[in-house]
Amino acid sequence: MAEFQTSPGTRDILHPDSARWRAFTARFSDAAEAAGFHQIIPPMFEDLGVFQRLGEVTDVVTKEMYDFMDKGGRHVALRPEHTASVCRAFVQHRPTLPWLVWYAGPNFRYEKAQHGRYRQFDQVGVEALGSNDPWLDAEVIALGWNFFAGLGLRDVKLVINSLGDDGDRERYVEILRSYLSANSGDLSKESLETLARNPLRVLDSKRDQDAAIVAGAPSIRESLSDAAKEHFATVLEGLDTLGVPFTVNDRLVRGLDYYRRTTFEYVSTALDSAQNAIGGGGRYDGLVEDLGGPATPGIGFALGLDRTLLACDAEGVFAAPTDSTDLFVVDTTGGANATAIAAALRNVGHSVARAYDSRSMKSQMKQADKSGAKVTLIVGESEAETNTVIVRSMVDGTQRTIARDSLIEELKKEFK
RNA sequence: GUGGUCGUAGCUCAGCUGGUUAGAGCGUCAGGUUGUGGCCCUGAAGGCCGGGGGUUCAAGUCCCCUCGAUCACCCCA
Repeated sequence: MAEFQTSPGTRDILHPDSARWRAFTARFSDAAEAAGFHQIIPPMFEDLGVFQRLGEVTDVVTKEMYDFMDKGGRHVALRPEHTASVCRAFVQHRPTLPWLVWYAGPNFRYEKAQHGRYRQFDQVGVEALGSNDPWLDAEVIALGWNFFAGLGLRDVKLVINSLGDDGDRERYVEILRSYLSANSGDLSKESLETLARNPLRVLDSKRDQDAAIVAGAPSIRESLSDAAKEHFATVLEGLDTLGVPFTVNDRLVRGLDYYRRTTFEYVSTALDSAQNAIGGGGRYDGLVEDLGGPATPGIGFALGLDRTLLACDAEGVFAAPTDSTDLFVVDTTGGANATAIAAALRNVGHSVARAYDSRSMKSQMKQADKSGAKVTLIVGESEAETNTVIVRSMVDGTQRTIARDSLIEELKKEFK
């Protein structure tokens, strides 16, 4: 056992998984750019206050913040998500509206790790600031939906709800609080604690004991203002227009309490665990203001990279890309020839692997085979003397000897 | 943070009710005569049995603690 190992909730991503990650973010950036979003790369840590604006009763803020004092006495925190950083950046740079950004990177949450829930976890996502247009909501939601579909995922369900505007939400919380209080005798003791802290979250309880009470709870729909209702109706209409199937669930409240109006979640039905939410998002009208900026509406989503890949595993889609080495150079004369040939070929754009440490030809050939190279170039004593190279196809085993000077020209026939 | 389960070679796992030098498959490396891969054969390297303490004549096998993973709650991506 090695003396040092990765800290709890963190891990190394090695090849070929790392290649899969690269492919994943490449797919996402293509999709986001195609929809008019541009990348933002915010710092991984910020002043703790930036994240505290996410909500005083939010667990992400109160219990899970990865914060520390730096050497300058600043209280900073590793970002638990990107949205707050994006809003802070918006206030700092004041871009023209609407501001459409996408991101990809790690977030940190100090919580107990388990499969699909890590302390350092990667997300990709988009944020759109400066527009109230419900059609934008629909487009954003569809962007995530289509991305999942593009990976090959089929067992994904979109759940959507509206939390109304600020006042609506407050009013509903009170209605819910009095309902739950009236039934507190039947609630689990965990839910009683949640009730005191944040009544909305009781709706998320997964305990059997709470099921009946949660099912009978008043719906937030009756508390929505006319404006919020109309907005929500148009969002759903937009989803229909875009051909995105959805399920309205008026119990979907989500954990960050900055959400207003539209809120949604992508759930993988192929994942047989509690960590089955592979993405989520919503409107956060008000967050920019909380960070000291002008009143600015915003909507976005974040997709969990780790969890989405777990869902891909479960569905058997989006496998790691296969290795694509063009050429492998075998040299049994010491290595000088392999070094020169590999360098020359890489200079003209080939991907070239080779062996080191002067291994036997048999050993080098085995490596060539494993590298996935389509063609192996062999230089032995006689080739070195005559300034030639053997070009061997690793597919059918045919080979020919050619002049070293004509190597680059010859290979153009194999790779065009 | 709370509770349950698990922790043996790089990987996947065997090791019966505690008892001689801890095993297999895969992987790695080296060979299988005259310079060449994929199949096959042979051999080798690699494990203080997660770590610490205890019970016992004797522990990978039992007990305690600890670390880690995992499952549920919680939370959320």
